[in-house]
Amino acid sequence: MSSSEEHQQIANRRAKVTALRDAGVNPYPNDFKPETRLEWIRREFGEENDPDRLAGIPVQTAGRVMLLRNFGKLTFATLRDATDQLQIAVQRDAVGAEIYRDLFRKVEVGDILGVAGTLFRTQTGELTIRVHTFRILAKAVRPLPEKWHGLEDVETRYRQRYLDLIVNPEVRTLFHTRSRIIRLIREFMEEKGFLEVETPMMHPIPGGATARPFVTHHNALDVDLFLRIAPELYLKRLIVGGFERVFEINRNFRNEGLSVRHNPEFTMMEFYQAYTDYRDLMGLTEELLLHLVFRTCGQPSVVHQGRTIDFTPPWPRLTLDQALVTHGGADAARVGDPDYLRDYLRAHGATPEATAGVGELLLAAFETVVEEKLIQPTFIIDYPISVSPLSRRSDSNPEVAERFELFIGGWEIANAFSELNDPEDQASRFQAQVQARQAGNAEAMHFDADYIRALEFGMPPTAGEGIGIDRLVMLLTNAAAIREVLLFPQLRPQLGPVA
RNA sequence: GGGCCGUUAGCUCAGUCGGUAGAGCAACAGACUUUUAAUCUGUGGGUCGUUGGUUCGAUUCCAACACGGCUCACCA
Repeated sequence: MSSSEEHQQIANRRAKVTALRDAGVNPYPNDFKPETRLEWIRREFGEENDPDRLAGIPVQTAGRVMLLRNFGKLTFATLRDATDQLQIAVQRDAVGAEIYRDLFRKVEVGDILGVAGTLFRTQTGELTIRVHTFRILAKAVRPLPEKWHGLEDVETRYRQRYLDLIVNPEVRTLFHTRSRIIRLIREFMEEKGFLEVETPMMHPIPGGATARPFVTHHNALDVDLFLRIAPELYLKRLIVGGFERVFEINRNFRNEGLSVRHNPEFTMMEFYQAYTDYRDLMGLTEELLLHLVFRTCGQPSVVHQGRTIDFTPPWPRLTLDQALVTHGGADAARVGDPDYLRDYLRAHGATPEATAGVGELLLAAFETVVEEKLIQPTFIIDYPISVSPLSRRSDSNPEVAERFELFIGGWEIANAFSELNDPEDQASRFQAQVQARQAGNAEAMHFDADYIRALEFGMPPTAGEGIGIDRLVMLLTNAAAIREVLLFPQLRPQLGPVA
């Protein structure tokens, strides 16, 4: 882009950069070292009122200029770093008339500035750095969005997240909270004796979930690889290997639609614990989420989108059938009848799949009618085997899996089950998936022969769970869209030159 | 992918029942040594998302397209 085409404000700022260079001043030096952060200055001296003591405190710090208030021979500015913001005062007579006129006039809102000076309080009592010397550390050649309203345009906020972070403090806070939630989960899991592991993101056979994968290609091996849709089968290989308690917090990739609750890459925690079953995991899940809510909100409940959600355990545990009857008004005597379920689905505006069996119909009815009504934390248990190809059969009912899903705020937050460790049963379940795949179900699983071989060496009885971290963060930060809790949510790439 | 809505100055937004546009902040010139959304005076800045159509004339009406938002479908 030539300078004649650039916008006036950018051209003005570029001219200042050129002027600095012509005067022998590097607009992008890297030899200035801040010695304190702004938070420390405020913490140490925020209550200090003795002017002589403050004047004796030398500080050297740096940050971005967020506001400038110029009074001719005196300029106030608001400086912000990662920790806090603080006012600085630059007086002509303190820095020297020439410096003030030739150099400080080049400082604009958005620039990164290093300052050294002492502290004082203004007439209104605000703690302020009296600048003795300053360095421009990085000239900004683009103007920041407006200081009152910040940046509102959601597309720009997501595409240029750096701008969103500079001007919208609540966005910075949200991502601090997200980081804290994930840290708390790690600490919790480690205290429970779980080992954090990393398993492949590129899978020769996509597995561990029913979803369409992304495909990529490895040139040297000349093989197609799939971005993982779930780490499940690898984590269970580690249980076979003897780790007994493992967890992984990482990305999954699913080649499906985007929505307020779906991003093609999203963060899951999966964990597997030997010698437990799905009932044990319900207790663990209650304990973990209550802990997170307490530590982030200071109480056992959160307000999400105007609704109060109470995490105090125990949470209701309903079978899929019961949920459909209690929350969906279905006829208790007929929820096992496929014809009834088809009618029920049609009555609620859904089109039942022609090939769907009882299990699929039951699940579809639940997802269509009940799911969005489960605002308070609720465990739904006893899923049909046909929709649970990796779950252990219930000993009392071989058509039902030892499985639960956790719903909060109308969203699925977690999915867990007692793991199927019978290699023969697992092989026949894979076969059923392969047949569904051949019948046209693009989301059905592949046959993973190495996974069967691993089970043939013996996997201890184990239960495993996946928790959707992004949705959990949404609940705890009152976010309405998953894009708000992802630093760089997926958008359609912009065509053409960058403006 | 379908439906609905949106796109005007760097930012936040008005507006034109069709006669090529305004405000605040930001910018530029100037005044000002205690402001904190500083204030005051003056000035400049727009292919009104893109491309077509209708029209004497389109930023405005119509269509297609692009991007975004909500929503439905699919999924977690």
